[in-house]
Amino acid sequence: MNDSGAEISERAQQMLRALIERFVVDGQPVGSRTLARDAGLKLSPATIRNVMSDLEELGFVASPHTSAGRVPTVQGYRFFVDTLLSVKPLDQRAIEKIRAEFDVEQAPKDLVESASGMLSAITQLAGIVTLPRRDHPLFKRVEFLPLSENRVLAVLVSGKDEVQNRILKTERTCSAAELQQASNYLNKLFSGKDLDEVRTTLLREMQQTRSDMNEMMMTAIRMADKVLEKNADEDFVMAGQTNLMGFHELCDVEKLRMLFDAFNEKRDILHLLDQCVHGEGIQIFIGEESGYKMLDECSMVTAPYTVDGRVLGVLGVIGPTRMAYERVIPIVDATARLLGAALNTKE
Amino acid sequence: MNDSGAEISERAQQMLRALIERFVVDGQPVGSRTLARDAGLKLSPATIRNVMSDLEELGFVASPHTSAGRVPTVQGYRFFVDTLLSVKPLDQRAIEKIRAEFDVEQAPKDLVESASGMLSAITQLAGIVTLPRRDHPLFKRVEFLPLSENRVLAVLVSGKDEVQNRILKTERTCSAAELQQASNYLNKLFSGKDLDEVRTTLLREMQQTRSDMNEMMMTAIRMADKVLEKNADEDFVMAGQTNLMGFHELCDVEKLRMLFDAFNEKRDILHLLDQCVHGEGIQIFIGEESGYKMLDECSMVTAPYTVDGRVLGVLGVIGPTRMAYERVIPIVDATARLLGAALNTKE
DNA sequence: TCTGGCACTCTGACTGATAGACTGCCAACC
DNA sequence: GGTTGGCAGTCTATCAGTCAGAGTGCCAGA
Repeated sequence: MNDSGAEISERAQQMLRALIERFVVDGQPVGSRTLARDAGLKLSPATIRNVMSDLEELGFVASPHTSAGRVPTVQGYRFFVDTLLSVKPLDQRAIEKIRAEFDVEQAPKDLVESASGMLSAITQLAGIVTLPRRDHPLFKRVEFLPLSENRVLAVLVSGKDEVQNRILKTERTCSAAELQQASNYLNKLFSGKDLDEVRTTLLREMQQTRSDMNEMMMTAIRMADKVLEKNADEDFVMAGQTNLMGFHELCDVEKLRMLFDAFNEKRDILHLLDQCVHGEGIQIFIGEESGYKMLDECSMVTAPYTVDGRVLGVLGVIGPTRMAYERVIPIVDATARLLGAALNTKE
Repeated sequence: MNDSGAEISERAQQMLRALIERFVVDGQPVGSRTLARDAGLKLSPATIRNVMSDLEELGFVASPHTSAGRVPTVQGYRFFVDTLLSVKPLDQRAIEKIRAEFDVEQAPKDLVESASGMLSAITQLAGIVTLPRRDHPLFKRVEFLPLSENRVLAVLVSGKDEVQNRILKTERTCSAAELQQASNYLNKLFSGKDLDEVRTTLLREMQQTRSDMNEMMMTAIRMADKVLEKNADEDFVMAGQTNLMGFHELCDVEKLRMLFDAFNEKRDILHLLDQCVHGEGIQIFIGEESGYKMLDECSMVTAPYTVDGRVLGVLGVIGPTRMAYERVIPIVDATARLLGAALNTKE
């Protein structure tokens, strides 16, 4: 694949842009006459045809059949978003509107849901947001509360005041004082330590000393496991999937089914999103670039969202390849920033 | 609508059954010759035609056009499920298989998800299960734990040891003793009382005495609200929605979109499920009977699930009107029982 | 009451024929 | 040399027409 950016004339680029912009709005192959009208250049259709022929040679456009107009290829879109696109940042009013939707009182999970809902509402595509992940959560404190004869409620506070509950059945009735003692012990020893470390330490200790506290410690370990595991197995939230049904390139029921199955299955999509975490800023997969069959006719525009410069997750939009990238990109970008900011107040 | 059960001959009933059974498998209008072969009666197509004509008169079948076979109407299906259907209970092996899927260790929410997944997997339709609701949850106890200078973790235990957490920011730093005192007070006063009652009592008291404890009490109220609200605004879990894309009567993208939008919107579906709670046992909505346009070509088979004879929720299956009712009904029935049983061990 | 037969109807698939929308190429023009 | 108008060629979409297949309704006879 030769990077033929230099070979392509200014005029040809302008035409490619016009062609894509036109194709994005109505999804029909674009002919030379239409383009002559649209492109803004004062050229006859015949000239346009010559240029289009060059663009086809370069692989930026293709024609479905002899007497249809031209359609942008994946390579065409790629060139478009990489070098032709001028994204104008969202105007302040639009940004404020999004910010207003983020209620800082909301829990992280709700913020994430707001974000995906907003992405889909504004772009009229499908919005997708991964849940924020915290790496290396810290052990803060644990508390054991007696509930009934032999049932104890364990409360584990970790990281940024993330709380986990678990009810455990004990073999004998523990007094409140006993439980207090157990939690005091654990808190004094581990408060502020890395949760993962706490977990292994406890495990080791349990093997050595067969103490009365084993039950409590075991529970603490299990809860720590749960926090850590929740971390590992990431998840995402989607909204507006049905918006995709409006695009006739996706109207085939088989394709739709594959797509929606992938949304439900989550695994493949997560894997794809994972690749976006590492990239800096906006990341775009066009058509087959994703490598997943069900996304062949789709594009994905993503941006990581950060708090304190640490990437907590990714959000973005899934739509047909012919989406209005110049409109979608600033929206995704702004939403990522604002979600990061909203999560920041949670500190 | 005349209940013409008496007017319809034994033979006609048998034919209606054969017609529906045939139509269910391939979705094509059924002609007289096919039926003559299928029905098991030794009759010529001509005779069948006469009977079909009667059935059409009665509104049980209809023909899409002159020279197509007959198709069952909603009324036809209704008669079929009400009087023609002989549901054979699920065999023990199948039941065991379902039971095995329910891990009694799972939380209620996970059990519900297993159930919907199983319903969709076994029937190859969409499975739906409402979350179990507890009515009139009791206040059990509340606990306040200091986290940092002016942050307190509140833990509310209600009903069957349902736990709610909330972090509150206090204006001044509260000592552990102070917090202990507050929770002791509330627990002594309200333990075992109806949560709703606790809530109103607290509200009243707060208006009368402007005490230092207001902040704690306010939090307790808010958490109670959350428990109660979670109760009111029920929710459901679905699985296998994409299975519905396989049926050509639903292949129209517009219809699919309406349907999936309704699944996401939840409100209408919830309203429908609500009607199933009151009915005893299996409840079936066929086609337009539901009263919702997006379900015009769908049927819904539901059963309430109970613990200790109290209805906690509803589960069921959504599929095209031409579903194999005699197969689906026992599955829904058994799953409801088993889910109830699995939840029972949670007591 | 059941059945075979016949006329009739409607669908779906196939076939041309035609209009419309393009392209590609060529010769002329600036 | 770049640009243009014109023209031939090509592909699609659409519409009417035909035909086989499937099914019904009705009638007369068993």
